[in-house]
Amino acid sequence: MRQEVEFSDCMCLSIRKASRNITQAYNEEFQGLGINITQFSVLAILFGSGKQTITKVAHHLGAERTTVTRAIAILEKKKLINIVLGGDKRERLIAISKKGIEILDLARPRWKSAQLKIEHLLTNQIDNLRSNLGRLHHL
Amino acid sequence: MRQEVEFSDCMCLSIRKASRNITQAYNEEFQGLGINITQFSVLAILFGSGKQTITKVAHHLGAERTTVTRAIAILEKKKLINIVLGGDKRERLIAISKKGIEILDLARPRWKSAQLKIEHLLTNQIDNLRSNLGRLHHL
DNA sequence: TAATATTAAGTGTATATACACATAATATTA
DNA sequence: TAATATTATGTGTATATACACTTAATATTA
Repeated sequence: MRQEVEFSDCMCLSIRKASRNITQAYNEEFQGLGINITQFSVLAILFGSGKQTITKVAHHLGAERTTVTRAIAILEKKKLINIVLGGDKRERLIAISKKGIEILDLARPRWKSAQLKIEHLLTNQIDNLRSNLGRLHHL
Repeated sequence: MRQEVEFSDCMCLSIRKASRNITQAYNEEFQGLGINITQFSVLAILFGSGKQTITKVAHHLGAERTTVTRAIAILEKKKLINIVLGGDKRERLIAISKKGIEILDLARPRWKSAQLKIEHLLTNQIDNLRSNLGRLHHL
C-alpha cells in the first residue's frame, strides 16, 4: 500500500502561487509607469543606501547576484541608473540617475497603494506572516 | 518634504524572497532525482486527477497556462508524460507516463522531507500562513 | 447553414531565477 | 616577490513567469 501524501498542502506551491499573485498586484499598480516592482526595489535600494556594487544590491534584496546583474542591465538600458568604476577595478558602482529618481518619486504612491491593498487583505495576520517569512533565511 | 515610505517592509519583496528560498529548499531535496519541484507538482496533479488538458493543469496549479505549456514540453522531453489528442481536436490530453510514475514514487519521500522541514520552521504559524496565502485569489 | 463567438493551444518576447564556468583584479601567504 | 586564494563580475544555459498575438477547432446565434 502506497503511503498517502497531501500534495494539495504543498507549501512550495502555496508560496509560489502567492508570490505570483502579489507580484502581479504590485505590477498592476505600476502600469504605465515604465518600471515594475523588481526595478522599483532596486531603485529604492540605490536611493536609500546610495551608490554600491551589484553584490551589495543583491545582499540588500536577498537575491542571487546574477539575477541582479540582469536587472541592472535593464535599468541601465532605461537610463535609470549610472554605472561607474571604483578604485577597485573589479567593481562596478551602481547609482540611481536623475531620471531614476524622478521615476521613483512617481512610483512611491503606486507602491504604497499596492502595499496597503495587500496589508488590508492580510490585516491582523501581517505580523505573523512577516515573522514567518523572516524565518526563511535559515533554509 | 518628501513622504517617508518603508520599502524595507515591502510585502512583495518578502514573499518573493521567501518563495525563492522555499523553492530552493524543495529542489535541494530533489537533487539527483532528475526533476524539480515544478515538474513534481505537475506529475502529482496528473497522477492524482488523471489525464487532462493543459488548461486544466494550469487551473489546478493556479498558474498561467502558457507557463504550464513550457513545463509540459520539458516533461515530454524527459518522457515523464504522454500526450494524446482527444475527441476535441483543439485539446491535447496530458497523462503521466510509466516512467513518470516511477519518478513520482521516488520523489514523494523527498517532497515529504522538504515539506516537513518547512512545516517545522513554521510550526504553529502554518495554519495562519496557509490561510493568508489562500486569500490571495482575491487579487 | 453562414456568420460570429468562444475555447484550447502555441509562439514570440521580455524578464526572473539559479547554477556552472570563466576572467580579471585584488589580497594573502609562502 | 612569486604563488595561491579570494573577490567582483559576466556569460551561457535551463527553467519560470507574464502578456500579447495567432491559429485552429468547436459552439452559438442570426
